Amino acid sequence: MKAGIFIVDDHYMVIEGIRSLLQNEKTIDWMGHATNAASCLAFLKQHQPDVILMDVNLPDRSGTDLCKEVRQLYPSVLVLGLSTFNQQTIIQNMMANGASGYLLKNATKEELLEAISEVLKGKNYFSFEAAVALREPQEKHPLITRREKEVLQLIAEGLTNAEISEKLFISMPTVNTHRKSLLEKFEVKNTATLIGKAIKIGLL
Amino acid sequence: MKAGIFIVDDHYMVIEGIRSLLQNEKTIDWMGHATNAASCLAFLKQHQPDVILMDVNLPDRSGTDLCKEVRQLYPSVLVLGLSTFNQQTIIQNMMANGASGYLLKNATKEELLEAISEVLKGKNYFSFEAAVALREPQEKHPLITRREKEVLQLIAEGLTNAEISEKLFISMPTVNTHRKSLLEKFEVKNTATLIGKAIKIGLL
DNA sequence: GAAACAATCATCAAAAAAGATGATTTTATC
DNA sequence: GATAAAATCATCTTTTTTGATGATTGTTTC
Repeated sequence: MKAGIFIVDDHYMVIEGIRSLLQNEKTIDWMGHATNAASCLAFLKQHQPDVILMDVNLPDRSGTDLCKEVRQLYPSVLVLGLSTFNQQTIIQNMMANGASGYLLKNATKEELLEAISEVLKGKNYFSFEAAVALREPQEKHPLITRREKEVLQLIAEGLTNAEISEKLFISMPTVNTHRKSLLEKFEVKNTATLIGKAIKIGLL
Repeated sequence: MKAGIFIVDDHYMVIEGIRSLLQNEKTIDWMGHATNAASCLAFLKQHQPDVILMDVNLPDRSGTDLCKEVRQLYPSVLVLGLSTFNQQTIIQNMMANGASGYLLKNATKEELLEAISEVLKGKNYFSFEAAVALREPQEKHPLITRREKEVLQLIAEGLTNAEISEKLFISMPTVNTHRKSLLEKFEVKNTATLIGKAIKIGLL
């Protein structure tokens, strides 16, 4: 029984690399590739591979989004995240969206085959580096609310509390409250570090 | 006359992809690969390829650095930058360090072959997207002084003017002057956007 | 050696942000 | 339907930043 493999990645060289690595494997049935989320979804309407190798950075939408949708529409299709970077937040998002594991693009053929085989057994698989990243104490993502995020974005755009209050149709004291809870949640003491941290975390 | 090609990239899948793309080309002599700068330099002591495909993100040092060194030590060896991103600053750095062109990793086989052939003719070659990025008006780097940069960094760390003045052994009004000239040079009107822009430009 | 710039300081005023406390009304969540 | 959390507003004070103007002392650069 061969495992049907499909790959979504916007880098032709990576697709070609994986195809080349897997082409003579008897256990692998190469089903094709897509270079964006849309054509991946189009393909899935016709065929269901066993495992999709999915780049987390796609041109038309994020890999995490696509992962979520694929898993909802086709629960039998497993997803292996694929990326250049091992950022724990991205990995966590992928896992939260139903991925079965995470591979870095410097993976060897052996690693690739092992990942596929583990995943097919229902297990999770992580590249060594990805596993390390997951173990690292995570830069805590302050849990901010929808409104706080709006305010944060406007602060980053350089608006003052007065301007923000106008834009969001709320009073200035309210803006101030949000602003202060942002400072608190980010554990910073002024706007400068707030913006810095927000950017670092990827919220801006 | 075959063209000797060598590749430096820390992603095994990309190496394999390029190898697979080029392996049946009669004009190409695949000389091997390295996954980091050190082993690339070690290889060059023994053999000189005609063209090196060089990833700009290497684990041990930056591709731009390596490019510079290779071009100085072996002027006959041409370098083609290779990357996932088309950031014009990186492209410009590579070119300034003697690269002959810049390819994105979503390049097709045809593009790859054309790039190699153009470069061997002594021309420069850029991926379409890279060329577009180069044409874009570059975000102007405000020219800030040594002192201003110090102040900027301390602001980003969250220090107030009073704290900065203490740390740099200057008076508060002076810190203020620097701060204001920073706002002016960055063409922003408050700290929030100052930090944002500084990070975006890569100054922080 | 003149001109341009960097770095320093001063003073005064206005605007904005940050800190402290408390309270009401929606909206989720169990 | 109770509880918790989010979003809203209020008042008041202190600290910090931003703005406006001007001036002195070095250091480069032409």
